[in-house]
Amino acid sequence: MLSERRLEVLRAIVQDYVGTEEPVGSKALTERHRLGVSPATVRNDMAVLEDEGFIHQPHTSAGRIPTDKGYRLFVDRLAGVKPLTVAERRAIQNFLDCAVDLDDVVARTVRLLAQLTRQVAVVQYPSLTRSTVRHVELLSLAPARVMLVLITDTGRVEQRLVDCPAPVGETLLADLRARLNSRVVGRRFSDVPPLVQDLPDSFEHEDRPSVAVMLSTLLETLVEETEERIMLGGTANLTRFNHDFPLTIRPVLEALEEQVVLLKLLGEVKDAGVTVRIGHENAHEGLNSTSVVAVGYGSGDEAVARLGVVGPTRMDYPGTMGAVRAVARYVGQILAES
Amino acid sequence: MLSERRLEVLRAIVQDYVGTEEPVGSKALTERHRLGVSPATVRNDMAVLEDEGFIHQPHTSAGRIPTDKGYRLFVDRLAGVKPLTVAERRAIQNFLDCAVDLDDVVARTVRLLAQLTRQVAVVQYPSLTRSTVRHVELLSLAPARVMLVLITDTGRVEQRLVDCPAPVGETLLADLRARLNSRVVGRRFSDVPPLVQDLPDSFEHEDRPSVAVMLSTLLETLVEETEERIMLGGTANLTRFNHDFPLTIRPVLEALEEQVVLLKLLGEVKDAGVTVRIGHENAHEGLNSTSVVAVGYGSGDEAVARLGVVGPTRMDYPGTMGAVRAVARYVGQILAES
DNA sequence: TCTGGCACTCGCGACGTTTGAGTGCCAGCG
DNA sequence: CGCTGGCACTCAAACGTCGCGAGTGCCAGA
Repeated sequence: MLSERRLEVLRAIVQDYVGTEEPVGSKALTERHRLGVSPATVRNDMAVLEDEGFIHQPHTSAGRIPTDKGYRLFVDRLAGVKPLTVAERRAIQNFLDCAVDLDDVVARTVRLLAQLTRQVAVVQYPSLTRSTVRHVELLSLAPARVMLVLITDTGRVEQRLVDCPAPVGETLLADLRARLNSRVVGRRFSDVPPLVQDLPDSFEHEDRPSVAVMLSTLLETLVEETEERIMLGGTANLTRFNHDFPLTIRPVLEALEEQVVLLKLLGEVKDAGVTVRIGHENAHEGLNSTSVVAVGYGSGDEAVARLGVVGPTRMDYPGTMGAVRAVARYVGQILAES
Repeated sequence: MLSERRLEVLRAIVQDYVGTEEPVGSKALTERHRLGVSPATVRNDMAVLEDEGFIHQPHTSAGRIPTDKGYRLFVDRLAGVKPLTVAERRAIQNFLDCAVDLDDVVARTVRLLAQLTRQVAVVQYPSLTRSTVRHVELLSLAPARVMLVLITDTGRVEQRLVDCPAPVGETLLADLRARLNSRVVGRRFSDVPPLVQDLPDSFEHEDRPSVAVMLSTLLETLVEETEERIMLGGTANLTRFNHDFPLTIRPVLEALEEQVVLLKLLGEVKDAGVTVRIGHENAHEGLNSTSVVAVGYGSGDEAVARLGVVGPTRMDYPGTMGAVRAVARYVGQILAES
């Protein structure tokens, strides 16, 4: 459908536009790229590209800018993923190696991504549903009050207060703790419920209500708290573009403040490879003029969470994709180690 | 120094400017406020106020706007704290009562403050230094690997991995756990170090190195992790003012991304009452055109952390102060209950 | 001490002009 | 048939001009 050269012209337009942030004309194109043809020819090609909907001119007598569809073609067929330099890789590793706990890993990852891509970074905490249980702890705080602590293999800790219908002794707690752990440690969250269903039955009649309450709190934590957490950073980078789309900043900021929106955003990420969603491909209205570059990461071969960046559709896709992919790999390594 | 009427004029200027976001002239003032004098008189008063540095005109033949000094006078002597309506109070309570854990409380508080004041909200997690220990837990993950979990009275949980020089058995762990808790539970963090210093001595010689490592990790967590956490929200509200100071948004966003800056900001808050820092009173350059309204909150009579909002110097001080104070009170209540 | 009057200032928006980058089209050439 | 140079055309942005009007400072008089 589109000749090789026309694709080349599109690539040149995208690259120039991303670099200069200004509509690019035929003359400038031939000067900055060795296309081997004259401006007139390029103009013809541009006319075709515009008919096909890949580029668009803001007004007559102005240069062309790529449309969402144009970027899509660019990302899918014209651009690779630009690997990071050795120095950058080393910087990533050094920076992430200093992290002391999960919170720290996530916080550092966000900063890193934001700095590297100069865009807004989004990092999802390792998901609970896909995690496995490392340990369940029961602590007696008061006669009828127990704190339940859940520790995941990814280092995440959730705690809940449980008010029991009757006082629970240390022996009961120790008993329950032991049985619970022997059944659920190493299991995925989703597998836990059936494994503990019959637990109350093996206890003294008088203790069963308390045990049941504790168990249901645990299940609640597993299921309900599947609610994912997300960390955001680099929002100041949005202002780099506000001379271009100043009105657009607010909806973007608003969208980014909604955990739900962010989760949906990352939820649409494919499991393998870097996912790019461009402009209107994003369901949320406020993000119609932004692109999302995201990827899953995990301690093993399977993704336990996602991370990515949000930036204007006019972004350096190869570089951004490279940075996102590289950071995800290192984070995965770090998680696997701890 | 300043006559009663001149103060009244200043108050009127501040109120009008906050309302209209436009420089206010003498005529408009006399029309909107019943000052009982003519515009000419107001002009004279304005001239004096300007000489004293309380107001300032952007350019000749424009109205006046308050200076930082003017806002300061307004806050200190002319404005009270506007209490919230009953409906607002009820909304706060309802919203906060739904919180399930500490993270949730803080997250909800941030959203609440941001919505209520329509500004950027900042909430500090209950401080560790002022907290007391509720429980210390030691979990064996591998023969020579232990997870240390620290639970505070404010519900905050910190965990650390400890690699011991030698394998540690369950008995040892149970022993240490028991002794540790009997000594430190209920103590303030700052009081803990001397209480555990001699603990290794009471263990078998071969176990002492491991015990020492675990203890030092605990102390590290107590001291080093005094590093406070902060949650931010409502940054989209910044854009409400970008037609006024568009260039100023970026430094503000940048400043808000720096945990260190935020901590300093909240660190300067007095222990009692709502603190207001106006414009250049803020040390950080990026925040020179913003005001910070903050207050301490806590479960008892003593503040364990702070919360507040950041907004343009041109803000509704009485209303903001009222909202901040009210939210702090409710959060304190919630914390005391859990 | 306050007031009304008056001349002055100056930012702002409206309007007209110019400029130039960029386009579409066409005739000619390989 | 595809590429090229030439040419007329378009139109946003930049610039200059100008009148409006809100707002001021000052002054004489009550």
